[in-house]
Amino acid sequence: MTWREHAQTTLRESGYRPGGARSAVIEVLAEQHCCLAVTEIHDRVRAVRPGAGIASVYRALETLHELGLVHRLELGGASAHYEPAAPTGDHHHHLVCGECGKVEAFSDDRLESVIDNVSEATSFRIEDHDVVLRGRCESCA
Amino acid sequence: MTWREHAQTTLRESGYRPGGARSAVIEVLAEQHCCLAVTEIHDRVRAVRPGAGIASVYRALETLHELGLVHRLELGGASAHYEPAAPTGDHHHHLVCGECGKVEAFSDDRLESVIDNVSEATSFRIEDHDVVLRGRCESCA
DNA sequence: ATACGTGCAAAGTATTTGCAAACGG
DNA sequence: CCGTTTGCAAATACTTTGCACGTAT
Repeated sequence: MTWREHAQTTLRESGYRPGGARSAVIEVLAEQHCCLAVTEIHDRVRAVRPGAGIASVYRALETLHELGLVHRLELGGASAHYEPAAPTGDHHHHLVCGECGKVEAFSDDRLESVIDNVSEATSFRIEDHDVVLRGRCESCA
Repeated sequence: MTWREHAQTTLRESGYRPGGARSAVIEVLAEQHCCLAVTEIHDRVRAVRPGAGIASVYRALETLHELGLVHRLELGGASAHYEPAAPTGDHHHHLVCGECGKVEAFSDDRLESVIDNVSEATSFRIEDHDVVLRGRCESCA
């Protein structure tokens, strides 16, 4: 099952009705393997649905986040970033260039296993985690 | 050498002049082992220097960040958080409660060593990193 | 018919910027 | 004196909210 289908199914089962703006947000995210800023999502949504408002994009993302269908990333730039939260193991983290803002994905099994260990050792009940590596990308270095 | 002294020295050597607002920001951060939101810093600064403006706090933090004297944290709440960047090895990361917003520090040597490995394997020149574990704290769980 | 979803505009926050006055060297 | 720092207020940028209207059930 694709993420798009998984998202639509989960929404329906949670009592949400299909709506044009939210579906467009899902389409945009489904085609994206890594994260997008809210304004980028809005731009792409409008390419398909010209009148779509930014508020609907924010509301759709909030709903998807509450259902655990997207990850919200605070990368330090002006606006938040979102990406699909794959039910299947497509878990990854991010490299961010402090100069040009470029974002790249990476993943590492040892990193995940250490984080799982650490998570269990805390007094918190950990549900999620983010790792952000900051520096200069190849072109900016 | 304390962080406060280190910060003041670095500022002087970089050509900055001592000023009341920035010094107050340094004092506030120096007494703090973990991170503070900008508004919290502003409140504490005003306790010492009643007329201090929020803009001066933002400008001081920006300067300190450029010089690498503070870490800036995007924890997902409304405003950014800052903490002193210890020259001595007081490196740590954060647990954040999604319900009450509580922030707690933790550190783990294996985590650092895995991150160092990963950092070297990328095409970026990595200078810094953040790890944020999200979940519920003991009282909220 | 009823309730949810959407678009627009307005409101709310966080952060940055312009400028004149205060301050330190 | 002269350039930096500061406080205030205005400007920006991002995000949320209120409301009337469209749409699905």
